[in-house]
Amino acid sequence: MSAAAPSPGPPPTAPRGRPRSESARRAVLESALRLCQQEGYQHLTIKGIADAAGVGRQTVYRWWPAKTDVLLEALRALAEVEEARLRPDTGDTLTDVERLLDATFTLTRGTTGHALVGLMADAQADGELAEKLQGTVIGPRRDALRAILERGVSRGELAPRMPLDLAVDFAFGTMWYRLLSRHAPVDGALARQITEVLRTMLSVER
Amino acid sequence: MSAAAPSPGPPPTAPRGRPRSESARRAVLESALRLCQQEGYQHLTIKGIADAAGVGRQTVYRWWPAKTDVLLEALRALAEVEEARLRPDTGDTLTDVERLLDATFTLTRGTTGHALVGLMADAQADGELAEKLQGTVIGPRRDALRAILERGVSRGELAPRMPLDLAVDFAFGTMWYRLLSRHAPVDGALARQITEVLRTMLSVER
Amino acid sequence: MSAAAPSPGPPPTAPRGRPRSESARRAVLESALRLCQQEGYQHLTIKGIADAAGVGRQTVYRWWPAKTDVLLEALRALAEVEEARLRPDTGDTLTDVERLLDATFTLTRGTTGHALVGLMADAQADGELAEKLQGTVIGPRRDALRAILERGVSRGELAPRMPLDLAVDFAFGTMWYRLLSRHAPVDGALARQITEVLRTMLSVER
Amino acid sequence: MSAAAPSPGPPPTAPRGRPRSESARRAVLESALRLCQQEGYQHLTIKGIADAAGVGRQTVYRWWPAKTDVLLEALRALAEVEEARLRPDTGDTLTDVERLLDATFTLTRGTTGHALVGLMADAQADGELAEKLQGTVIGPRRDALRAILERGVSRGELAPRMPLDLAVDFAFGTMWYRLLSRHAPVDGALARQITEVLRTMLSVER
DNA sequence: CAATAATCGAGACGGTACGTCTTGTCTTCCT
DNA sequence: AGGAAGACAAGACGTACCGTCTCGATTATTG
Repeated sequence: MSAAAPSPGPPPTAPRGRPRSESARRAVLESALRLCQQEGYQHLTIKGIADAAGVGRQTVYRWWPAKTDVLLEALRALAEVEEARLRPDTGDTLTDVERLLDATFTLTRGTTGHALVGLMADAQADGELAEKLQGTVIGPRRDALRAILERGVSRGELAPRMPLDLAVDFAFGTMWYRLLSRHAPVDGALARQITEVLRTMLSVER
Repeated sequence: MSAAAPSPGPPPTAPRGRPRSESARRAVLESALRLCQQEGYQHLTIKGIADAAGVGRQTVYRWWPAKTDVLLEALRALAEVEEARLRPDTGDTLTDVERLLDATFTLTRGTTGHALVGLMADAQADGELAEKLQGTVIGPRRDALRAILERGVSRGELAPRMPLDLAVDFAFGTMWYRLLSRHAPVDGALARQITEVLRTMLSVER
Repeated sequence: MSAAAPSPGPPPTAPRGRPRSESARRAVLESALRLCQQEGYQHLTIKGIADAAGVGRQTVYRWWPAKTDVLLEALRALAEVEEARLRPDTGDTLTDVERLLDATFTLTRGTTGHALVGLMADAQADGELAEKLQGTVIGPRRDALRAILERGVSRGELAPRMPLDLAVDFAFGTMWYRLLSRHAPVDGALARQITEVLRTMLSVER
Repeated sequence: MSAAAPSPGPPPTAPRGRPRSESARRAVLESALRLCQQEGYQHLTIKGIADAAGVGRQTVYRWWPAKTDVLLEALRALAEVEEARLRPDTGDTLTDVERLLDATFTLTRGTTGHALVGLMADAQADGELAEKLQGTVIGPRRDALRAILERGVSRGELAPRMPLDLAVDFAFGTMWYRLLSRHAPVDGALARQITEVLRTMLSVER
C-alpha cells in the first residue's frame, strides 16, 4: 500500500448542525444495560431508559429504532472490549477451549445475562432481530469455539470422534440451559468440567 | 352408621353459584398457546387471548393472575397428556433416553416453543414464575432423564464416566440452545446424535 | 251491594312454587334508600344494594328492571304513609298551604333528597322514567297544592291575582332550587315565608 | 438599563415541551357539551368524549380530573361569552330583571340543560363539585339578580316588601323546577310572567 | 459575526393494553 | 318457583407506555 488510501466511498460530507452528543449516547447504553439487569428485560422501557439517562425520549428514538437495538449496541460495545479473548491461542487446544468458555461465562454472569435472554426470546418472533443477534453476539462466539476445535483436529491434538458442531452445542447449550433454568452456576468450574469431558471424548489416544 | 361412604378426602364443600365454564377454560388455554406460537410471546396479550377465545376479559383474570399462568397451565395440560412418555422403560437404557428426548423435542417443535422461551425469559426477573416453571415443566423432564441414566448405571448398562448432571445438561442444553438460536433443528436426528454420544461417553466397555 | 264481588278479571291463578320473600323486598328497598342517602345517587349500585340487603343480585333484577325502579318504589312506599298529609283541610287555605309545604320539605330533608335529585337528573334523558316520576312523586304534590289554592279561590279566601300555576312553581321551585344549590335550608321557616308571600299576593282585600 | 420592563406579575416561567393543543381543548369541551345534551348526562363517558373529539383518552385525563370538570369548564366558557348579559342596566330595574332571566333561560334551554342538572345531581354527594358549581355557574347569576333588585330598591324603584333572597329563589327556583320536571317551558314568556309578579310584589305604589 | 442546521431536553399528542369494576344474564344447588 | 351464590360477556374506568410531534435552547459549520 503506497499512501493513505484516497478515501474510497462518499466524500466526508462535512456534518452540519449540532453534532451528536457522545455523552448522551453512552448514558443511554449504560442505563439500558443497568436497568435491564436490575428490573428485568420485560420491565425495560424506552421511557425508563431515557429518564434514567437524563435524556429526552426522542433522543433515544432518533438513534435506535427499538429498545432491542439499544441493548444490541450495548452488548456489542462490551464484546468489542474482549475481542481478543475470542481468539485465544496458548498452543494447547483444550486450554484455549477453557479460556474461551470461561471468558464467555464471566460475561453472561455479569451485566448481560437478562439482556441476552430477553433478546433471544424476542428474536423468536422477529427474524431481523434474530439475524442481528446471530451476527453480533451469538454467531461469533460459536464460530470461535468451532475454529479452536478444528484447529485442534488439524494439529492432531484432537480426534473428531463426535460431530464438532455437537461439541459446540454441548458447551454453549449447557451455558444457556443453566442461564435460563439456574439449576447450577455458570462459572469457571463448569468451563473446566466441560473441557474435561471434551478431552475424554476427543482425545486422540484410545 | 353402616355404609354412608366414609368420605375420603376433603369434605365435599358443596360448590355454590354457577359452576365454572369448562369450555371457556379450554378456549382460553388453546387460544393462548396458539396466539403465542403465531404472533410471538411478546405480542401475546390478555385482551388478545380473551377476544380470540370469545371470552370476557374478566373471565381470564378471574382464574389466572397473569398471562404467564395461562401459559403455564396450558403447558401443564399438554404435558399431562404425555405423562407416560416421561418414564419410558424399554429395557435398554439408551433407547429410553432417545425416546424421552424425542418426545420432548417434538413437543417444543410444535405448539410450545415460543411459550417456553418467553416464560423462561420472564422468569429471569420473577422468582415465583421461575419456581413454577421448574416445578411443572423444566424440573420433571430433567429429573426423568437423570433417573433413566441412574437406572442405567445401577443396572450396569452405563458407566458413570462423567457427572450424570452434566450429561443431562448436554442433552437439554443443546435443545435450549437450538431453540433460542435456531442454528440447527431440534428433531429426532438430534435425539439420535445425542444418544450416540452418551453411548460412547458412558459405555461400560472401554 | 249484595255480596262479595264475583271476582271479575282472571281467576286467581293459584301461585305455584315458592312465594316471593317479603323480607327480601323490604330489605332491598330500605338498603337502596339508605345507601343512596349515604353514598350518593351516583355511587348507588345494584350490586351494592343486593350485598347490603343480603340478597342475590338476581332477586333485585327479577322484581325491578333498574335501580331507578327500586328507588321509585321505595319513594312511593314512603309517600303512601303520608298520603293523608297531601290533602290537609283545616278550613283556612293558607294554613293548608303551609302544612303541605312543611310536610313536603320534611320528607326531602330526610331520606329522600339524594334519591329525588338523582332520579330527576336521570329522567332528563329517559322519558319513561320522567313519566313515572311525575305520576308517583312530583305530579301528585303539585296537583295537591294547586287544588288547595283553587279551593281557596272558590271559597273566596284568595284572589287569583297571579297565575296559580306560577304560585305553585314558586313554592316547589324554591324547594328544588335550595335542595340542589343548598344556599339556604328547606325547612319550616321557608314554608312560613312562602305562605306569607302568597298571602300578600293573593289576599282578597286590597 | 433605562426601562427593561419592571416585570409585573409572576416570572414568565418559560413553558418547556410541546405546547398544549388549543384545538384539542376546544374539541373536548364542545364534544362533551354536545354529547351530554344528545345522549344524556348519565351516558356521558370520558371514552365517548375523547372518541367524539378525535382525541386520545389520556389527553382528557391530562387536563381534567373528571368528566364533571370538563363540563364545568365548558359551561364557564359559554358563560364568559355572555358575561355582559349578567349586568344589564337599561335604567328600568324590572326590564333588567327580565333581560337577565331571559338570557339565563335561553342558555339552559340550549346546550347546557342536561349538563347543569347532571352536575347538580352529582354535587349532592360531592362537596368540592358543589363549591365549584356555586363559584362558576350558580352563584354569579344569583348574585347578579340580587344586585339588580337591590339597585332597584336603592333607586326607589322597588319597595322591599318581601325578602329579596326569596324573590331570587322564586325566579331561579321556578327555572330549576321546570328544567327538572318539564311540566312547562323555560322561555321568554316565563321571564315576562315572573317579572310581572315581581312588579306587583315589589312596586312602590300601593 | 450572523445565518443555517441538526441535536438536545421537555412534554403534549393519538393510540392501545393494563387490571379493576359494574352491568344485566345465566346456571347451579337449596328451600 | 323463588332465593343466594357466583360465573359469564360486555364495556368504561383511570394508568402506563408506545412512537410521533412540536416547542425553545444549544452548538456546530458556513458564508
